[in-house]
Parts: sequence; C-alpha cells; structure tokens
Amino acid sequence: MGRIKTDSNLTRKDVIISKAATLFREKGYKAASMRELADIVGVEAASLYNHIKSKSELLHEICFNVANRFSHIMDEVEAEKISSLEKIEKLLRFHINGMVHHFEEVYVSDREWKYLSDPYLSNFQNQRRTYRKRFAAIIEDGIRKKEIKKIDPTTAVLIMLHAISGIESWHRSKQKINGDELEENMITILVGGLKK
Amino acid sequence: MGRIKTDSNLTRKDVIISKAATLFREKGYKAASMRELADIVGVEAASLYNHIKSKSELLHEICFNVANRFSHIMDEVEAEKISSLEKIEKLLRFHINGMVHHFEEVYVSDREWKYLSDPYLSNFQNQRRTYRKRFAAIIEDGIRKKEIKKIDPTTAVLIMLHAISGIESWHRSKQKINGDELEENMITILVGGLKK
DNA sequence: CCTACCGATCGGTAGG
DNA sequence: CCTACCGATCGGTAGG
Repeated sequence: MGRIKTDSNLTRKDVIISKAATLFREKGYKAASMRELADIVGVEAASLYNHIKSKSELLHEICFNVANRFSHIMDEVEAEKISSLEKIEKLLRFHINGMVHHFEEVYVSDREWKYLSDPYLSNFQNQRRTYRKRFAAIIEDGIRKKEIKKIDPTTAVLIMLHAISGIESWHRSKQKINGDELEENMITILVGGLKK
Repeated sequence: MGRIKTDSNLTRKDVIISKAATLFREKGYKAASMRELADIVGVEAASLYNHIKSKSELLHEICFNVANRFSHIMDEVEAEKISSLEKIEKLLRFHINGMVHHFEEVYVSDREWKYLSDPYLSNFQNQRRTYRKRFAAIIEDGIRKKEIKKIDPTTAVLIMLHAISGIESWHRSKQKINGDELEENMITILVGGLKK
C-alpha cells in the first residue's frame, strides 16, 4: 500500500478526484459536466486538464480505488483463522463502514462503473466477478461446515451486497439512526438470515 | 385500472415507451439519445415527437407506471387478513416477480428516477417515501405481535428492497438458476432474517 | 492557470 | 413520417 494521504499531502489531482466523486454521485457521470467540476474546484474548465487526462480518467480512478480496497480486505479475511460466519460478518462490516464513511466514492463505483470504457470496463467487471466468487466460496464453506443454512451462495452474496448499497437511502435522511446502530441492525438481519 | 393491453392494442406511444425503457436501462437516461431510440423504433428522430412530448415524458411514464403498480399492490396487501410475516412475504414475492418479469421498467424506475424534473420528481419521491412507510408499518406491527425480531423497521425495509434490486446482477448472467429458485432463495434468506 | 475556440452531438422545431 | 435545421452544451486543445 502507498503512503498514507493526510490533508497536507493530497495532490491537486487527489482533490479533483474527490470533488468529482461527489459531483458524479449527485448528478451521475454522464450528466455531470467538466465545467461544473471546474466551478467546484475553483478554476476554469481548461485548467483541469493540467492535472488529469480526461473525464473518464476521473471515473476509473474512483472505481479502481474502491475495487482495490475490496480485494485487499478479502485477502486479509481469507487468511484469518475464524469461522465462515465470522468472516462474512467481517466483510459485511467492512462494506457497511465503506458506505457510511466513504460514501461518495463507493456509491459512484457501484452505480456508475458502466460508463467506464475498455480496457477499464472489462478489468473492473473481472475484479467484481472474482470478488463475488471469493465471497460465495466462503458461504459455501460455511454451508459445508453446517454453520450456514442450505441456500444458493451466489444469491446470498447478491442479496447482501445490494442490501448494503441501500445505505444510500439512509444517507439521504441522516436523522433517525446513527451509523453504528445501522450497522448492528444490518448485521442482525443479514447474518440472522444465514444462520441455521 | 385501465384496459388490459394486449399486443394488438398497444399504441405507437406504448411501443416507444417500452423501447425507451430498454434503452434507458442499457445506457442510462442521460447517455441514451433520442436518435438511438428513433433507430430502434425504426423512424427518424423528429418523428418520435408526433407521439411524445419530450424525452423526459418517456422517463416519467416509465417511473410512474412502476410506482403506481407498487402502491396498488400495497393497498391489496394491507387489506388482507393474514399475519405480518405473510404480508411481507407477499410484498417481497411481488417485488421479485417485478424484477424478473418487468425488468427494464422496474430497473429504470429504480435507478434513473433522479433525472425526473419537478413536479414529477417531488411526486415520485413522495410516493416512494409513502410506500416505504407503509412497508415499515407492517414490520412494526409484526414486531409488536412478536412475529418478528426486534429490529429497526426502516432499516429492514431498506435492506429488503435493495436486496431485491440486486436481481439486476442475476439478469446479467441468466444461466445458473431459474427465476422460481431465485425467488425461493431470496425469501428464505430475507424472511429468515426477520423471524424470531 | 487563463482566454479563446473547435468539432461533435444533443433535444427539439418548422414546414410540408 | 421526413428533410432540414436551430441554439445550447459538451469534452477537450492551442497557445501563452
């Protein structure tokens, strides 16, 4: 992993990417214009191109930042000596935390990746497919060890990951419940649905 | 409810809306152009405007078709004399079936509604909020009657509806499992997660 | 980092 | 339903 980025060593490019994530989340990738982004950053549109190559570069930076974090945590979880159910809980907590604390980037990666173009598009889809297979393998293992109900592992992964992406709706109405409570509620329902 | 539409009494406008749903699902509302849509329909772009007022009309027709079906089924379910858990199962089966059999429109309504403009936008958001509150009320009722675990009803609704929207991924890889099996698996996990 | 500007494409209209 | 066309806006470049 690279250097840790504090506020003081964020490059101008990092700032642009971060503001782009917010803009893409609000408007969608296609509807967001480079002129709007320039306004937010505080420069003229042409000046953005001294720091980035294209609009699409912003999107693939965002998507692969997120995808790489996911594959990294999966490496860690797979290596741990804990039960399948505990592994799943750990992954879910990671996803929930990602949605709560890195909302803009995770959301964009999840909803706007289809606007990537090749080779990034194929690459992203591959990483995604691989991640889900690894997740499903953990569930399958849990079923074999009788920790988990007999269900279709692929469907279970699909349900859990999408359920978490629903935290988007929670983000729009921050009042009712805090992040920690949300996390505990989600874990109760999702992990509860798997247990024998 | 209006007349039942068979293939033979679909108007030209209905055909355009249906093809638009497919196009918007594939490309996203903003990225889809009226020239592409015209190509698919088999006319010149200008000719579309003899049947529709604008691109945005297509979007709100799609979104409100779906939203109205949801509120209609909710009316029915609320009126039935069955347990809360059975009501929830019924609603979930309706949603799952909608995703499987009316995929294009449901998907567009779910992911592209933010491109609606007022008054349609506010209207849609209101309908959505109301629907979720009614759903949460059923869950709350189930908790009170001790049919359902003590969880946050709002979070539970959020999880279940988004989990179902994940059927999108299933649509992309039709091989493995059929629609009925998918439905049973989802019900097992989701309803299982609620039971005491 | 800015001014000035380009070609492409967009949703939509006029007129027949 | 088509031809012809409009003004607006887009991502991006040249040149300083």
